[in-house]
Amino acid sequence: MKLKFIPLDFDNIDMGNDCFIRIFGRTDNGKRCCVIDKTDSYFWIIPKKDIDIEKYAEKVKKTKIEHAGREAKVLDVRIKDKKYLGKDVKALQVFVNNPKDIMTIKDLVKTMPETEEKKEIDLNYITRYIIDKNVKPLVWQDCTGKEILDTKYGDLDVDIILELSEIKESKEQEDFEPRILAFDIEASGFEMAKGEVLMVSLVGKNIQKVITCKKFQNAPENVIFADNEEDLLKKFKEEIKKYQPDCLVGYFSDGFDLPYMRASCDKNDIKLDLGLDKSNVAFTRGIMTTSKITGIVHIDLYKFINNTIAYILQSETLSLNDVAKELIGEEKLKLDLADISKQLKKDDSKVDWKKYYLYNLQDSILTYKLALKMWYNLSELTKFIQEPLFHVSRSSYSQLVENYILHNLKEFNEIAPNRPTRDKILERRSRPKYEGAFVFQPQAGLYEKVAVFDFRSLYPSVIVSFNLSSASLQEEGKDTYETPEVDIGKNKQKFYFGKEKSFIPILLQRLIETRKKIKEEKKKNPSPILEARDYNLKTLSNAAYGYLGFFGARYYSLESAASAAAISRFYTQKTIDTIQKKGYKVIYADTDSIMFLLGESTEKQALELLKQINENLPGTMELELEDFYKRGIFVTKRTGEFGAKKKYAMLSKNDKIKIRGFETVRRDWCDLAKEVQDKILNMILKEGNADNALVYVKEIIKEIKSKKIPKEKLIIRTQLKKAIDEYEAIGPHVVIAKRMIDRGMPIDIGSMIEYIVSEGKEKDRIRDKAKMPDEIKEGGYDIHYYVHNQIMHAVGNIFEVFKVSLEELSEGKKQKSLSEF
DNA sequence: GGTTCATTTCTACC
DNA sequence: ACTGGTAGAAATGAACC
Repeated sequence: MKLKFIPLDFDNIDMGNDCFIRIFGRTDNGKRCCVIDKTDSYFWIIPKKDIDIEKYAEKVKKTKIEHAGREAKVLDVRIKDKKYLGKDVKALQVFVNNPKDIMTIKDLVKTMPETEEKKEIDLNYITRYIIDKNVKPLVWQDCTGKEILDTKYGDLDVDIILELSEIKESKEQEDFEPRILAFDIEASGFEMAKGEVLMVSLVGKNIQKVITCKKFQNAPENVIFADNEEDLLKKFKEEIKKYQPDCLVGYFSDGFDLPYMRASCDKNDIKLDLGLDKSNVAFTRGIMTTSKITGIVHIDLYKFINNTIAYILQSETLSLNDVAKELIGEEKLKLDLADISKQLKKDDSKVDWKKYYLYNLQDSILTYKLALKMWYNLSELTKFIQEPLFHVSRSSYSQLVENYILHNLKEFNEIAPNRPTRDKILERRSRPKYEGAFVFQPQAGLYEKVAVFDFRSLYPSVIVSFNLSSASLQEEGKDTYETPEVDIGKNKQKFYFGKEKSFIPILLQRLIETRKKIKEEKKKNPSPILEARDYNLKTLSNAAYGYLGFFGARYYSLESAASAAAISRFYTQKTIDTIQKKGYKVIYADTDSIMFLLGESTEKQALELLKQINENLPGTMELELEDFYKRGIFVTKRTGEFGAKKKYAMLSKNDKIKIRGFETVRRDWCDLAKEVQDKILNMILKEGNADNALVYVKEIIKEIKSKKIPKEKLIIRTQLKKAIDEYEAIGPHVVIAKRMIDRGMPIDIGSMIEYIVSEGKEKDRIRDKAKMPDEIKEGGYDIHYYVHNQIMHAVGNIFEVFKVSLEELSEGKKQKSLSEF
């Protein structure tokens, strides 16, 4: 029979001697299908030089061993002309029955004297399948095969099972709208198996339901009452079965919702068999748990957002509330969970269950809307990287870059390097750092008419233009690019890269060119898909440089990363020179951007200079106009007389303010200090002087001293970056975190710790005065700390630019110094 | 017992 | 441990007098 379908989830099943791939997907008429296929299992051997390769191949072919109750053996060995890191090699392709045999066979082969290296031993079988059979996730496929009606490949809850004979990409690639179901649970405690699942909400396109075992009056239709926890879990399974989602989406569900439900199922002696093959939800425990459901793609949106878009978000935390607020403009319902937790322990009839269920439902609504919002980012990324959706939604940028390379090696006839071993990683991590970007030493001051140029995708363009990668690194010679002096640790040396384009720079260049096309298309026909593609390609190309210097990378190349930085420094400084020689005053530069004063020159003249600079830049390197600004302000460092780097504010021609590095944009300062700083930066940049700003700050200081500031504005938030007992220096947030843990609150690595500095003895350390916000009354804050350590520090060196000293800020009493506060 | 300085820690910039 | 280096700054903690 013929079938057109879209692959959503992949897994492999071990049938003793054989291993099959099961592709779960949706057909073009909306049916659930499972397509069965297999592909060769193999790895590569690169033999030592000057051996009899035919003989060696024969020897490898005879390898077999009894292992785990069956025979692992080599099926076939083929001698092939391949490339490894750009160099020609004659390699042995060693075929085995079952991917799990690769590990045992390669250990046997390792001991043979002819063996130099063994490669692609750690390539996932599903990745192998996708590459070799060219079956891409989320890309419509036309296939033919035999329909299977029995349970040979598992007791599958799908409409069609097909044993594949032929498959190829469909010509028609219509848009695919997945059946997304969002879910969220509420439980009586954070500890698994101890607490109880109280309710679970489910939200999809035409469904909004809550299942709960806590009964209440006047419940609307979408509330399903369960008799107890066991019944609740069973009803949850029924709903999933009925709805048939392609994707089950949660927020932090890898680490909480699914493991919690599974623990509750275990406790009640039932299975959480959501899998289409009736399998239990399965966990892989590492640093972070992942929860997999066979055939249904479980997506933990928190992970995806954290990995791929967190850094463009303004939110101070990645909590569902903050992220939803920023991305879809909606928030969680307000509910005092600590209070409910108390009531639950005493008398749960006092709990307002009606309110609680609405809260639970809202969480799923937010998760569902976020999933829709993120869908194109996720699906386009999946199509581009070509790894399964489940995997891509959990991948870090280094993994994405690596998989992009791995899935495109075929055309270069390249064998992939292995993942670095533990020892190798240790060795790489102990290497000295190399010198990175150049940052220009600014001078504090208020500047007028500022022009900003920046290099378009500087690092990627340098990697492409100078062909940087481990495969092209070579000795000095003809047809090589010579780098400037590269500083690694205490060593300074030049490196040489061959001019014949190597595969990593080629792939990177392709990525940049694809993005260029998408940007043009986007201009003509803006759409969320193009927006997502543009974003994905931009972030991927930016991550490529970091990947080269990442200790866990298969294509690790410290020399290439260090060279990219050195070349970038060289051209940024050279460009600064050129601009200065034209008579402009350069005021600042950081990595790929240069700021200078227009002075008496016109914008047009600056643009002419830009054109002239571009004519002399090598390869694909290009300098662009970032913008012209009316004003900009730089301040001094707290220590020393120099201007602070990475700290400035600019006023654009349409009166928009861009603030970098200042406390305003840092989450570890209290709202009051941030607000005040933001306001005075606005006043100063728009008015060109500090007169009104000074009046304003004095007013605020008066308010602090009269204890009029509400405590919410004084909360300082700091994230816990490591386990509580690993801290050497016990800062305020560590003390508070300890106290919270003592009180049974769920505090862990990554938790945001909130505290207020309260009144205390003068000589007390900050950490002794730090209190949890609900531990102190309104006005119980430390006046001296908030005036001096927060407000003054946030505004002091801004006023210094106008020669207003800190003393003058103290309510007009000029003779009184600040230290007397 | 108080001052000074190095270290630890967090967060931002690009 | 899950892309890189550069930089500012607060607060602690040890060294110092």
